[in-house]
Formats: sequence, structure tokens, C-alpha cells
Amino acid sequence: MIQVMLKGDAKEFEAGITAAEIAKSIGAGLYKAACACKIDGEAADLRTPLTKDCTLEILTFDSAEGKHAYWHTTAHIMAQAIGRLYPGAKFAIGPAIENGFYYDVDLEQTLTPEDLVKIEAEMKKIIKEDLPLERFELAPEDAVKLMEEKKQDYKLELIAEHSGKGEKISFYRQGEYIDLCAGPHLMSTGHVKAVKLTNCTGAYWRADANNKMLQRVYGISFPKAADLDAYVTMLEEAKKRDHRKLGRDLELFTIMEEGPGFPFFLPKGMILKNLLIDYWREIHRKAGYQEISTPMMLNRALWERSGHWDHYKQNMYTTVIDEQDFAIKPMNCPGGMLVYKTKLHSYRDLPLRVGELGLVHRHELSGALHGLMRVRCFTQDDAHIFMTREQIKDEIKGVVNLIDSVYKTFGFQYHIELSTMPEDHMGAQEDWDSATEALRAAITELGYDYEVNEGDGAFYGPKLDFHLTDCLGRTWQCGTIQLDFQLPERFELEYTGEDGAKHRPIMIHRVVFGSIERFIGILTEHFAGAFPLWLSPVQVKVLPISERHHEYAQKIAAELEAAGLRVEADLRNEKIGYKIREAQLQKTPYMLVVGDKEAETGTVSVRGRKDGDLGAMAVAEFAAKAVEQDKSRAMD
RNA sequence: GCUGGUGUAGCUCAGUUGGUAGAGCAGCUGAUUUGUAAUCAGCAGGUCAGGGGUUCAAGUCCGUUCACCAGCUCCA
Repeated sequence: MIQVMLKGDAKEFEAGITAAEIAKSIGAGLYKAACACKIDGEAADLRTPLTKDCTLEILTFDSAEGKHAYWHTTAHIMAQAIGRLYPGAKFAIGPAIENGFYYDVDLEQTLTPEDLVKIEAEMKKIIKEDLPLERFELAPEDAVKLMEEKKQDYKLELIAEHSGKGEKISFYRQGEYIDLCAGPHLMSTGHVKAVKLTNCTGAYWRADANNKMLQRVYGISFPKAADLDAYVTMLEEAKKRDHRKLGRDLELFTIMEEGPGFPFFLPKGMILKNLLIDYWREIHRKAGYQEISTPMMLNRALWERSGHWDHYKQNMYTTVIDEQDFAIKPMNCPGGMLVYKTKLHSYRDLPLRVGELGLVHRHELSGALHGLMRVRCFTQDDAHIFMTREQIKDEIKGVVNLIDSVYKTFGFQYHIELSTMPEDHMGAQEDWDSATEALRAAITELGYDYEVNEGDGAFYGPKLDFHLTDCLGRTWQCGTIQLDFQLPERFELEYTGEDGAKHRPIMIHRVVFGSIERFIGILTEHFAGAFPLWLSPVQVKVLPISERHHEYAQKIAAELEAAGLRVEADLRNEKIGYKIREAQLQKTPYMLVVGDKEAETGTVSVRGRKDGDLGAMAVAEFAAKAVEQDKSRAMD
């Protein structure tokens, strides 16, 4: 008998039992979904007989690791299919990703969507053949021999990297196909049920633009056809919510060829933008912030002093005026530094919280542009906090709480990531260490979990990033809190301490929305354009039945407008159904139908965009309810 | 920036093997005066993204510039 640890429970089994049999014994449902396993933390074959005490993890499709095994196996099946159809194919890497998998291949010919259909058909054959996936290990020199035989140049490069450790190299075989791979994998190709190749594009070998560009084929697979259908439906839903489409349909913004990456805000989008700004000003005033505005363009000397000229010049819009170099600001901080220096500061002034809604310009690569999500000019809801060392932790906590309250207002979940010192950085290691520690301590004390991104900090300091999750489960980095020991140094910022001596303040850079433009993009997709009442550009539409009700409609519109609501009356010569359809497509929160009945009784028939006909109501009653909903910034 | 794809009316799209443009919606005009997701008819709307080339003839073929879309960031 041997002892096997399963999810922390020790269980007795007869020696020689396989992982697959154990999986089966603890539930047929689980067995069906079992993708692969790990023995003592190492990827292993489900068919491996267990001969001694060990820890066994059964990976099922409902876990991230199980999905990875499932998708990674499908990647192998795809590679096998490509190998059959295109004998000269050289394979690079083929990992599982968040949604599905890809494989990078080096092929003579360029793959087209029709080719993907062929590959998919070949994959289905391989699945039907139900080929077992078998793991085997080779000494580095034998691994090289095998891959040389198969003319797999990229695999040879990968082996060269791993053989330095002197360890054996693991391979997986299925039928005639052999791949260098750590696993884990499904037992056989037949376990893959529904598969779809979704895309193919170029990708650089090792993500380096100096290397050869390979062809990357993306796909996804599921244990049930219904799951694949649901995934396809989800993609369609995401497409319907695309803020670029909704932005046009709802007349929020546009981007024109004349200004790639520079969005134009249309009247309705401007209402939304201003509402966000109003909200931002309100909460920042309450949180003890002052507001400033610094120039859009400043001279080279300033950017050299801040370090941007050296570290960021390729991304800056620069120009020569009166024989002097100028740059349009890519960030607001240097201007903020100058404002700090306009007067002497006492320790009594600190912490000094100074906000700025600054329009910054950054020359992003043309291929990186994407609607409002990635633009070349955007409004940062920036603020700089100047403080003493003792105040760091409390100030960070204050910002974290501010960000938390804002995201809650929109109903977003979020998680925090901590980014540490990058290779290209300024300043001493000790400063970096203490700054990183301050960030860590603040969120830990507030009870947050966080992920660490090693080496992903800004060149002047470590940072906390806030990633929010929208209703389709996608994450977006929005808020960030960056500690900075460098700029106060560079700009020689000072304050007079209690002791009468000069001291250097420490600084926080932080944003809550990140970019107001981008936040609008995220909100648009999150709400599918049906913004909560308080953010709707048009909150109420008054829809008269016929021309003789126009006067009454206009009277109501005026009353509601006086109550502070954003109202439009649709006085066009159209049938009520037509007007409702249009208001509905514009996602107008409330439609007020008015005809003879309403005019006689001084009421409105209320229709909600989600709930439909809500019945008649006195005008004043509707106004009071709507105003309350607006003021409270209710979600709906 | 790189790889691939796309670019026809405000929007969504047709346009055969090259023979110089069409629909629906939106817009305008008229009729209709309408009760909870599209009333009918008429009119107008295009240097086919921009230069260039091949051809008797280019929306269509070639090359180029620009813009947009997907990916290049999850690494055996």
C-alpha cells in the first residue's frame, strides 16, 4: 500500500495504481474532466503507475492548470496537423494562453483563413485517431540529435538554453509527432472535443522585433461543443460592446484620419467626459486636494532636468521655436515640480496634494493605437502629493481608499499589482527598497492581496497598479500610485522642517481613472452603452404621440430641465413606435410618452430602457425620483 | 514600427472574367396625426482613401503613401 496526498488528504492505495484510476475512483465526473496530473509538483502522465508515497494533483478543465494542459495539448494537435499538411514546417513555441493557445511556426507560405479551415479538419482527424500522448526524457545530446534529425532549428535553440543545467530534456510523442515540452498533457488526443482556430498573424521569434517574424496560429478548445458555442457567443457580445462602434452609434466621439490617435469628443461624449470630471473634482476637493493647470508645452531644459529627454524622447512631440527646443508634455509632473518651487514650503504644509487634469501627448507606435483605449493624447487625472517620509504610508493608504471608492461607484471589481525596480532606472538601491517597502506595507495593512511584477516599475520609482475587471471579465489597468524619490532630488524640492533646517520632500504620482478617455472606453464597453442615469448624456426623452401634444411635451421637458435633468423632446412627425425604437437604441434611461390621457391628467407614461412600460406618473413625482437617482449616482 | 488583412454614400454592405457605380438605413421634401422597438412616396447624396503606373478602357490589375482592423505583452 502507498499513501497518496490528494488535496491535503492522505489516502491509501495499492501500489501500482495509476493516476487515472485514482481520478476515476474519486468521481466519474471528475474523471471525465481530468486533463492531466502532477506528481510531487512535476507534470506527469495520468497513466503513470504510482509505486511510492507521493502527492498527486488531478488537473481538471475547471482549473486554470487543467485548462492549460487541455489547450496546450490542442496546440500539439494543431502542430501535428500543420506538420502533416506542410512537411517543411519548423515549430517554435506553442503555449496555452488566457483564452486558448497558439503555436508559432516558420512556413514557406503565408497561411490564409482557408488554410485554417484545412488545418482544423486535419486536427479533427487526429482527434478521431485518439493518439496517446507519451512522455519521455532524453539526455541533452540525444535531444539535440533528435531535433537535428527533424530539422527543428528553433527547438535546438531552446534545447541549447536548457541543456546548460545538465538536466534531461522532456518530450511528448503522439503518433508521428514529437515535441520538446514540459507538459502536462491529456492522455490522448481524443479527449479534445470542440476545437476552433480563431486567427493567424505574424509574431516575432522570442518577441524580439530584430528576429524573424513567424506565423502565429491561435485557437481554442473545449470539452463540450456547447462551451465552444458559449465562447463564440461571448466574443460576439464583446464585439457588440466595442466602444468604437458604440462611440459612433451614440455620438460620443470620433477619430479621424486627420488626427490618428487624437480623439474628437462630440457633444454627447463631452457631457460624459465633463460628468466624470465633475465627479473627480468633487471627491478630490473632499479628500483635500488642490487643483492646478500647467502648460502643454515646455522647453528642453525642463525635460532634461526631469529625465524625460533622455528616457522618453522618442515618444515626445518636439519642435524648435525661436531656436529653442520645446516638447509637448507627455506627463504633468515636471510642471507640477515647478509649481511646488514657486514658494517656500513649511513642514506644516505637508502633505501637499496637488491635482491636475492634464492633457498629455505621447507618440505611440501607429500599430498600437486602439479607439480610446490607446491614444496619442489623453487627459490624465493626475495628482502629486508632496510629503515627509513619516507620511508616506498614510498618504498611500489615502489614495488606495480614494481609488477604491471611485471604482465602487462604477461597480468595478479590481486587483492590485506591485511593480518593482526596472533595469533602466535612476536612483540608489536603498531608496528603491524603502519605497517598495512603503507601498507593500500600506496595502498589506489595508488587507489587500497583490501580485508582484518584477522589474516593471517606472524609471523613477516603484508603483502599485490597479486593474479593474469589466462585466465580460476583461481586466484594464487604470489607477496607479507611483512613489518617487528622484524628481524631488532632480528639482531640488525643499521644505523647512520643525528644526528650521531644509529637508527634501518625497513625492507620490497617482491617477485614479488613469486616462479619462480610456476610462470612457471601458465604461462604454462595461455598460454596453447603457450608462447609469447619472452618466447618460440624455437622461429623459419626451415622446409626444402626435403634433397636438407638442406643447405639453415641451412644457414637461422644460420642467424636468429646470429640475436639473438632461432632457430632449422628440417633436418629429413620426409614430410613437418609431420614436421609442430610436430612444431605445440610444439607450436613453427614461422615455416619457405623452398623449391626450397624460395632457388631461398632468401625468407622463414612463418607459424604462430595461423594464419597458412602467405606467403613468405625475410629472413632479417622476422628476423627484429621477433627480434622486441622478444625485445619488445610483448604478441604475 | 513589423507581419497579414481591409479601405465603395453619414452608417452597414453589393459591385461577376477590367467596359467609368448600386441597395437598405440615416438625411431632405410631401402625404399621414399616429399609444410603447421601424407609415408610405419622392428627392438628393460618390474625385470608389490619396498620388502614380499598366491598358483603347481601372472601383476591379501593379506599385506607392495614408488610415483602419487583428496580432506582435501571457514563452519549451
